[in-house]
Order: sequence, then structure tokens, then C-alpha cells
Amino acid sequence: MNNKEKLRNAGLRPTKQRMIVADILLNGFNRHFTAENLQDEINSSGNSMSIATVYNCLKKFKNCGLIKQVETSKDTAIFDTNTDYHHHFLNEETGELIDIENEEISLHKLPEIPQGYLNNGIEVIIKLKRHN
Amino acid sequence: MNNKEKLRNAGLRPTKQRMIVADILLNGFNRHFTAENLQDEINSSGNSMSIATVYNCLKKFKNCGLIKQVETSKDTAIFDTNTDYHHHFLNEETGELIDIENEEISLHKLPEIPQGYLNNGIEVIIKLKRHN
DNA sequence: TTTTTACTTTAAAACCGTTCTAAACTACTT
DNA sequence: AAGTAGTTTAGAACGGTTTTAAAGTAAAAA
Ligand SMILES: [Mn+2]
Ligand SMILES: [Mn+2]
Ligand SMILES: [Zn+2]
Ligand SMILES: [Zn+2]
Repeated sequence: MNNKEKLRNAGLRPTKQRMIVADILLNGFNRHFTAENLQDEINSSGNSMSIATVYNCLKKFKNCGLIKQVETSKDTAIFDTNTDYHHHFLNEETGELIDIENEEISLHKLPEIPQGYLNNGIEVIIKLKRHN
Repeated sequence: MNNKEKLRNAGLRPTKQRMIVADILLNGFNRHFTAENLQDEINSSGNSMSIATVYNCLKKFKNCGLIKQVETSKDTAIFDTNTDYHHHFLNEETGELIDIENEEISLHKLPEIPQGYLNNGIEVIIKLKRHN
């Protein structure tokens, strides 16, 4: 499935800007990135895009499930092209994230979900500190 | 141990402002809160404090381990008086956090920590969606 | 096709949580 | 009491993100 189809499939109009973003993000190589990272990459690919559009686009992609946003308390939002169920190591000094594949971890015994709610995703973050 | 001792123990001067904050936060009842929540509570207790001092204080308390900060991608930092090892349910719509005690969950099989790093804390977040 | 409609992009301003600045103040040491 | 190191503060600055509103574009209707 090409990127235009992926966008249409997701219910998004394949605008010029969304295609540029899709070409960068949906190429099979996974990455963690910020809005600014993405805009830099757009610029260095010879294109350009307003930061508002970058954010609009990321919000749409996220709501469609084409990308995810990682749960961290960093002041900058971090997105993830890896939409599979997986977890992260977080280097708190640098903010760097490293994937933990689902098979590498196992959650035995989960707590009871509060009345009236559904489990809508589990995220495990293992914070890392540099060893002396 | 009273609050003044707790502060001294932590290597912090027991200033008037820190005592006000300690009286609110270190009373044995755990809570999740933002800087603004805390300032509101300070105000409604008849005291007042500049927002810079609230943030300074929270940073010191956090660095001393008197409180923690929860890992979430909300745009406002959320602090936690519960410093025991525990986890959270996160209602993504409202931002509300609910504690998951350590005994309620069990992580079997942890991934190998990357070379040169140490495990500096694990946080599990179970995102909740309201059931239809 | 042409026209209409809804959606999208954009630069710029606004927003908002948080940090910085630098001067006044306070806790502790001598 | 005097000295000094640490703290508080109002206000400005900062940085990531969202809003605004006008111009542009994609899809639908005619
Ligand atoms: Mn934050
Ligand atoms: Mn954020
Ligand atoms: Zn990832
Ligand atoms: Zn908690």
C-alpha cells in the first residue's frame, strides 16, 4: 500500500503537505521524533512547511493511529512511528528513547480496571541513569 | 518526625515558605497535584507564595525525594506525594491519575538494561477510556 | 467542466506552563 | 553582631503548542 492509499484509508485527504510527511515517516524505518525534528527533516529534503501545519499533521496522524505519542514528562512532545504495542527505555538526562519490544517484557498480574473504564493501552517506561 | 525535621533531614532550610508547602504535602494523605493546584491551596489556607517559589520548592522537594513527578505527556507537570514504588491509571480525557499499588501488578521478565546504564525506576501507565 | 462546499495551509499572534533575572530578604555561621 | 550563603519575589523572558483568520486546495455537486 502506498502512502496516498494509507492516507485515504485513514480518512485523510492526501494533501501535498501530508504526502511529504508520510514520505518521511511511513517508510518502514521506525523513529522517535519531535515536531521540530520533523520540520528540520522536511526543510533538508528541499521542502518547507509551517510549524502549524507540522503540528496539525501530527495530530491527524496520531488520531488515525498512523503514529503514536510517547508518554513522558519531557517538555517537548515525542512521537513514534512504531505503532506496535511496545515500551521504552528513557535516558532522563538526554531524553533519548529506546524501544523495548513486547517480547522483552512481560506483565504478569494486572490490576483490576476501575468500574466504567476500559484498558486503553499500557506503557512501561524504564528510566535509565548512566552507570558511573 | 515533624516537618521541620523532615526538611532538615533532607538538607533543606526550613524556610517559612517550605514549611507552608510541607504542611500541605507531607501530612500523610497522598495526592497528585500540579504547581497551580498547590498554589491555590496555599492561597486558600490564608498564605500566599509567588509561583516561582512554588516551582523552586517543588524542584527541591523532588530532588530530595520528598515528592515525585509522574511521567505523563500532559502539558502540565504532575507531582505525587506518594514516594513509594507504585504505578498509575491515567484517564486521558480528564488527566486524572489513580494509584496502582506495587502488589497489584507484577512485571515478570525485564529487558536487559543497555550497556553503561542502570535501571533508575520503572513506571507503568495504564491509560483508561470511559466504557460506552 | 464549472461551481460549490468543506477542508487545509499559513504567518503571525496569542497562549500558557515554566524558568530566569536581579534585587530584597532571611537563615545560618562565625 | 556581622558576615555569607541561600531563598524569595515580581516581572520578564522563554519555548513549545494552539489559535486566528485569510488565502488556497481537494473533493463533491451540479
Ligand atoms: Mn511538562
Ligand atoms: Mn508537551
Ligand atoms: Zn518506540
Ligand atoms: Zn501516585
